[in-house]
Parts: sequence; C-alpha cells; structure tokens
Amino acid sequence: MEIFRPQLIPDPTVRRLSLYLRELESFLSRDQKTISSKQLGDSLGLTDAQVRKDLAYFGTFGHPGVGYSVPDLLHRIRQVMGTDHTWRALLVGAGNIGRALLAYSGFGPKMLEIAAVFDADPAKIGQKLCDKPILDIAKLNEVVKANDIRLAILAVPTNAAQDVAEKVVEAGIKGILNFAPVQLCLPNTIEVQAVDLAVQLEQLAFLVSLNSMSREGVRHP
Amino acid sequence: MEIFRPQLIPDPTVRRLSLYLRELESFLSRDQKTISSKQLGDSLGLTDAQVRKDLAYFGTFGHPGVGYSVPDLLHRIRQVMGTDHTWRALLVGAGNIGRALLAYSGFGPKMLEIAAVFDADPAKIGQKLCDKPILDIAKLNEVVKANDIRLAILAVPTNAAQDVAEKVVEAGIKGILNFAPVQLCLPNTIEVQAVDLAVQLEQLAFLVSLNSMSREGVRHP
DNA sequence: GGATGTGAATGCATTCACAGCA
DNA sequence: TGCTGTGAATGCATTCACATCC
Repeated sequence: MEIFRPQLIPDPTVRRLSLYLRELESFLSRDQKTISSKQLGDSLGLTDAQVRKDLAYFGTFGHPGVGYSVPDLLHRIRQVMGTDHTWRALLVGAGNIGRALLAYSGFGPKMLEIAAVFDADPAKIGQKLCDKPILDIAKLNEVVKANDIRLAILAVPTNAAQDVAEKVVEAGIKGILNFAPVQLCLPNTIEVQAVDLAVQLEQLAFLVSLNSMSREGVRHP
Repeated sequence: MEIFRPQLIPDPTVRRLSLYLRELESFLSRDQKTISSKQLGDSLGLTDAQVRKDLAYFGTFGHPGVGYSVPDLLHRIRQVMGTDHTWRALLVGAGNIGRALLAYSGFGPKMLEIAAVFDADPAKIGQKLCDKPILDIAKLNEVVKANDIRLAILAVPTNAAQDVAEKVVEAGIKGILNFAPVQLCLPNTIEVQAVDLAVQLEQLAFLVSLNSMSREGVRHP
C-alpha cells in the first residue's frame, strides 16, 4: 500500500475537490468517459493549470494527449475526501433548519445518513421529524457509542450552541457542522465547519454595494 | 476579459469583517466600550496583527495605548460592509429551506427584510409561508421594480436554479444567495454567494478522516 | 507600560511556461 | 497535435518587528 500524505493538500484545493466531484458526476451521467483539465476548469470557472495542480496533489493518473478518465478520477477523489463511504451523522435540533436538512437533496444519495435526531424540548421528544423519531438529548452518549457516529449537525438556537457542542464532543463526536452564528470554543482535535448565513449575506451585500458604487462614482467622505 | 472592480479590501478580510461585527455586538451588549486588537482576535482565533491589518484597510481610528471604541468600530464596519441599512431581498422557493430562512434568527433584526416570497408551484401560490403570502413567480419583474429590490435568495430545486436565476437577473436583481448545489452561469456583473452544504460536509469529512489517520496531535501550535 | 499602524519578511496559492509523452 | 505534470515566477495574505503615540 503506497504512502499517501493527505495533510499536505491545501485547504482551497480541498474545497474545490468537492466541486470537481459534483461536476464529474454530471459529466459521467452524460456518458462522458474522459475529460481534460481545461474542460473541467471551464465548467467551474477555473484555469486548466489550477485543475492539474489540484489533482497532482494526490497522484498522477492523467493521460497526456487524452485527459483524465472520469470514473477513475471520481473514485480517486472520493477516496481522498473520505466520501467513498456514507457518513453517519446525528442531527441536534428538530426545528426548521433540521427539517430542511433532512429534506435536502443536495447531498448525494450515499453521502450522508442522519442516524438520529435529538432535541431538548420535551414537547418534541417522541414526535417525528420527516419520519425520524426525535430522541431525548440525554440519550446522546448511548446512541453515539452504539452506532459509532463521528459527525454531528448542530441546528440549535444560538444561545444553546456552545453547550450542545460540548455535550456531543463529550459523547465522542469528532466533527461538527454548525448552523448557529457563534464561534464554538472546543478542543482543536474537533473539526468544525460553520454554515454562516449572516456572513455570506453580508459579503454579498458588500460586493453588490461595491459594484453599484463603481458605476455611480466613488465618494470621498 | 475582466470587469473593473475596485477591490480595495481583500476577500478574506471581508469575510472576517462579518465576524468582527458579530463579536463586537456581543462585547457591546456586555457594556464593553473599548477593545484591543488582541482581545478581538483572541475571541475569534486570530492574531492581533491580523485584526489590525484588516481594520487598517478602511481607516485609522484606533487609539494607541487604549484600543478601539466598540461603537465607533461597529459603525465604521457596518458602513464599509453596506449593512448600515436593511437590505430588502426576495425569496424564491417556498419549501423547507425558504421556511427555515424566514425563521432564521442569525440575521440581526435590521439586517435583512424578506420583501416577498415567490414560488412556481400553483398549489402554493396564494398560501402563506411564515405569514408571508406566496406570490406567483410571474409577478417577479413587477415586485422587484416597485420595491427597488437588489438581492434574491434562491431556495429552489437544483434543476430549476439556473432558469430562476436568469429570471431574477432579468428582473433587475444584482446579487444572489444560492442554496442550490450548482454553479450558476450569469453575467459577471451579478454577484453570487453559494451556500453549499455538500461542500462543507465533504470538507468536514475530509478533515475528520485526516485526524483519525494521523495521531500527530495539534494543528494550531 | 500598553496599544496602534505599517513597512519588511515570510509563507502559500495561483499562474506561467515548457518538457515530455500519446 | 493535444494534453499532462511540474519547476519557476508571480501575486497575495499573514506574520513579524518596531517606530510612534496615549
């Protein structure tokens, strides 16, 4: 088994690998068996050099004069990303965001399995969210250990987020997808991805302001 | 060919400005009137130098030996970000994501106003989503022009996204927050922010795999 | 002392350019 | 000819270090 040092893949590249996956799936579904770095780059607004550099981080398997085999490339990227198997996750927070997530179609069919749904509200416990029973958050440890779950999705109110985060970490969770707009303070062995709508909206507002200014002329206050 | 855009402030800095805003609001609500770059940085896991560089992009208003005035800093950042006033946006897609967004508390109270909700499904039109009437998507132009709306939030199925995006652009929208997992192809005068859950989940999975592979300990020494 | 603002240095990511192979 | 893989060059963002000011 060959040595593979994934820790030296730059962060921006990892983000793009997800995009490559999606695009490659789309090409494959159109029966395109081979693809060039230029074609893949164009479909995502990237240069061909960028694509080749990204792919070169984890092997050399392109064919000069031809391009890359779409199925091979898909398989290899999935392997590198750790998404060649389904990830089980638990969802904490049976509110609107939780419901939207359970119904979300953007995840590939075999990508994510919500193994359990938790909530702290006694009124919700025992009810169902999209056909999944809502469990008492007190049962967290039990469920995590029994099912070897490593990922948690936090869709709880802002003021509960830090508390719940500590609970899931204590239960053995290694990665958190956090929808609450707070900076979680956790051991650095735990990975956190923040889904931060306010940040994205503000960035959008900033860019739109910028564009309309450059058209109207810049003011000097 | 590129469009001219006076990008005075680097992109990574703009993203952090949103985080500064949130943190500053929190400090202000605890009646802290002044703050140092070190304190602000620590609360977000950034260095003091980074914070000072970021703030220096749009003025010099810190007080040596003292720090920054929290209210002044808040006001200035809001000004720069274009969030010193409320942004009106339209929401297209009255599904689960749309509902979650309307109920989302992460936006400051005066940050975003969903001015109208649209859907293409005749069964939904006329009904309400969180007390907001669902309008026929055919009325898009009319509403955008009458209310001078510049932002759109797209929470529609993947296969409808490109089509709807073109419609809202034609109606005069300048910025799009896109929840569908596709790369929108639009004129480059239109700003697009993608909320891409699959990408974030995959990145999380990758990082967790990495950690469990190598027991080399801390990544932030 | 304590903290800012900023040139200089460092570290990374992107782009360029080209050798080499089908 | 077409395309990959990769050292070299470029461009940016981050960090350092220190002059400056309260």
